[in-house]
Amino acid sequence: MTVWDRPEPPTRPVPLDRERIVAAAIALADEGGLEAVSLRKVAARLDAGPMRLYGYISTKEELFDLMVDEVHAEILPEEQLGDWREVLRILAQRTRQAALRHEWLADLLGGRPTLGPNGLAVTEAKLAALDGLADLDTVMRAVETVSAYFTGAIRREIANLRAERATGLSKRDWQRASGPHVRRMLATGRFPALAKAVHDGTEVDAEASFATGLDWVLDAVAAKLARPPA
Amino acid sequence: MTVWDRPEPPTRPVPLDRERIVAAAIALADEGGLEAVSLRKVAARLDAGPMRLYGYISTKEELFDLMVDEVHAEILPEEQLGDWREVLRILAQRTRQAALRHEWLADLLGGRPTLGPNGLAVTEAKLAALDGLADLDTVMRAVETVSAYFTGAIRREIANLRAERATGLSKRDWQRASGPHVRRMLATGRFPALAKAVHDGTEVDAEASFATGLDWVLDAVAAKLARPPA
DNA sequence: CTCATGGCGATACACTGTATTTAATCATTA
DNA sequence: TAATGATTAAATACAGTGTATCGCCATGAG
Repeated sequence: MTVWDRPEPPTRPVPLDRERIVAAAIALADEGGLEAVSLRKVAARLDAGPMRLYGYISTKEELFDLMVDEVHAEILPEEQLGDWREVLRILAQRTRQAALRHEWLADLLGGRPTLGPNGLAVTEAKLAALDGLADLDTVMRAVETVSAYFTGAIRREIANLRAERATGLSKRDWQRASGPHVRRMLATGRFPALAKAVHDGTEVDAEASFATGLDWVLDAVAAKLARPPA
Repeated sequence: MTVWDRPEPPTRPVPLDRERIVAAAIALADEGGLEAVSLRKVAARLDAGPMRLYGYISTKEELFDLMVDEVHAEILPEEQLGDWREVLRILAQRTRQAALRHEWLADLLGGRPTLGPNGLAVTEAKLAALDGLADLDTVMRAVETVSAYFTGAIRREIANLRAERATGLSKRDWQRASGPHVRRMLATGRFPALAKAVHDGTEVDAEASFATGLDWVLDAVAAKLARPPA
């Protein structure tokens, strides 16, 4: 028995913490989507048995919550922002950018209340930006309306992106309804307005379209802030 | 061997079709949420083996698509609607009502393009309502902005509803942050605006809040329709 | 050195979506 | 009518999942 034959000393278990677990889960999700995140795989990436994770999280859902909160740390900008409109716009756009980096975020966005420290910090930033500009009800409605918009818009954008990717169609072809199923549907003549839209539609830039819709919603909010409800 | 001992003649397999399968899946989801929908359980409800379903659907995701499209049939109203604003408002509200009847819809909404016949019919109705009121780009932006809003708003409403249900807290208590975790967070003093909002906030009616935000967004759309972009 | 304790890995269970293989039934032809 | 071929359902199988439970082993205290 030479040194080389001697078995390695039993590797002391690497100390774990939520941060490392969440980081591993996010890495997995970035690579293979949410469905690629299994407790076994997360644990394996940390050289641990699956059951070890239960010392730090109590369920897989909880892990998802932690992942979402972690991404909210990326969303919150470091530097101070300007007026309420800039705050809401930047936060919306940073959320979108985060979802483009972590597509799985689109699957989770809006799926449950974000009560982690970073999620709360983002909410705090929004509320603080509007503080005093109107009565609390109006402020809440403003924040929630803008959030609802960008949640929905981001989800749709990612959904379309995946559909294009899956069918291998370019965005232009997709909008032209080259998919056989959609083409057949349009050919029935039951959807004239849609058919016209598909036929005449020009290529749309997802980012610009997101920004435009966001501006509209912000315009609406601005109008209500100026004239709070009776 | 008497008559009673004689085994029942082998029950002819009940003919299946997508409709029955989708109906069974929806029933399961209505009772126990999306996670209660398994191909085995759907099949069992139809007195069939799991593999039989694969003659009618090719994957579970596809079943989900069919379920969403089926609900869109409920969303589309029978009677003719009025002007564009009423069309968009009613469709948004009917989507919300459908999600309250079928909470699992919130999990799927916006998750992938809705290309089934009923989903397309709903889109057609929206586009038709705005047809000719502005250039195609503006019309598309209008439809997508309103859809993004109500998708996000519905998801949040259902998410909050589930959170209340899970914690057993009334909406009021929830908003008062009776949850020990949130209470602790607010006590840190790092979220003053949020703390104030939670403290001063009055009970909100989800339906009214949805309607208000929707009206704001529709106001924004109206402004853009009046003045199409240069 | 001995013993207790607590964390960790291994094992186990019920279940999932789906591929494949086998059995049964039906239609068709001789 | 008998036999054969084609279609359809069922059974089995597989790899994987979240999570409960159990038993071991290393570390700390006495």
